Amino acid sequence: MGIKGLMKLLADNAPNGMKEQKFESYFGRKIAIDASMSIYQFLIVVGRSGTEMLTNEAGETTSHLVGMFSRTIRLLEAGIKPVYVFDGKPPDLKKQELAKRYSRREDATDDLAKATESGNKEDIEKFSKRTVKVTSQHNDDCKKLLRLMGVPAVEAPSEAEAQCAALCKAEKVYAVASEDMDSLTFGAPKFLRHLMDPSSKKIPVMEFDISKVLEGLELSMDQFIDLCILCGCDYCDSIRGIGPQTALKLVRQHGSMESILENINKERYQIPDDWPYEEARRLFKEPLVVTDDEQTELKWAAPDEEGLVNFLVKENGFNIDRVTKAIEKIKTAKNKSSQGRLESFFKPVSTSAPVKRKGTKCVLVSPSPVTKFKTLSLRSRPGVLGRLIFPSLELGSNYSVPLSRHFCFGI
DNA sequence: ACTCTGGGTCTAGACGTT
DNA sequence: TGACCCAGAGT
DNA sequence: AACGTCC
Repeated sequence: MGIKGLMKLLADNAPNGMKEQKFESYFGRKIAIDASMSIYQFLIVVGRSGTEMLTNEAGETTSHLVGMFSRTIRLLEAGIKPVYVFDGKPPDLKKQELAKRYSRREDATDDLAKATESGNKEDIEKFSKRTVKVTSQHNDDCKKLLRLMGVPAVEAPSEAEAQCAALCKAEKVYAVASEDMDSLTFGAPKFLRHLMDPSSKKIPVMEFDISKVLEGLELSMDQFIDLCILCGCDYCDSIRGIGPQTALKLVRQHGSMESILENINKERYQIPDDWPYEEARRLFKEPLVVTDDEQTELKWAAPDEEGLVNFLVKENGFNIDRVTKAIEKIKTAKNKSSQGRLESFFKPVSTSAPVKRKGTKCVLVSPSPVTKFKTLSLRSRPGVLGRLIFPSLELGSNYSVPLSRHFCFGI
């Protein structure tokens, strides 16, 4: 998935379109997340050793539930309101790519069999991860878990990333969190990378702003899509000999794919036969997504405590103490953040810049750097107060700020 | 010198205890 | 799967 | 930081 070399291209050519942010600065934000991608990661890594995974009594895998449960709680505790978006039917153009993945999994399955035969532990470890596939069972399990947790899930008619971007465009969420750069190609106004990386280790959250990215590249959105197709996407081959640099140069020089195709040296650059760039372009520009309010209404409800105990403890062998504690965490987090963002809490703590607000929209052309916070103990530690404490709360049970982009942070 | 390619590598969650 | 490094080749 | 556990 993704666009080949786009990350580096943007870092080099549109650095102003991206900025480092603190995990904590997303308090009160609604964030769209590709569920299948998350599940895939969990299956690869959670509780795996060799081919062994976490399972319930029936022997069914529960790694995805463990992963999704703890991650979602972590997000809620940080005041983030996650929306998980599930994949629908992939577009036909993606069939080729999917076939490639399938055959790679087949190869890995063979390799795994060999490794098992010879008892090579490292190889078993390595190859078993490559055989991981997200099934509809996994998806259904997670949808059920989310419903019980009171966290919304959206069913994408096709690509989840496209649906995430659509939610963001419609201002139903503040941003899309993904590791997959084609979120930007789908036009997500704001895109977060490394949101889930534990702040423990290095990498900060990287926030991309598509309008600034385009500004930096000096391209229109349509041109950006053509650039991505040239770099290499899931929907069609790229042209041999054209990488990110050349792609950017060509798009800037000629302005559109049609013009590029008319003007480049066809001897040097072999255009594949039946190259469906127009359809690829359409899939990025007008992907199949749901937009009506009925299906995309996002509600964060109270957890179904009994349901969670039944599902996780009774059916899937979770430790009951862990589950009850987790439920308390959800409820606490919900109370703390139910008022939405308290902007006063997030404004820079120090000097200058009086925060402008009021007025229906305050367009933050340069989103005033949210630098310092009054407190930041989001990680609960063992003996010490494992609670979030927000001093500013005292000034305002009736100071409630509707959670949305109306107030600030518009584009 | 710059760029693309292909081959190889390594890695991928979250939490608590020590 | 991606991200990174490297060697090699083409421009 | 390294390690073991989660189910």
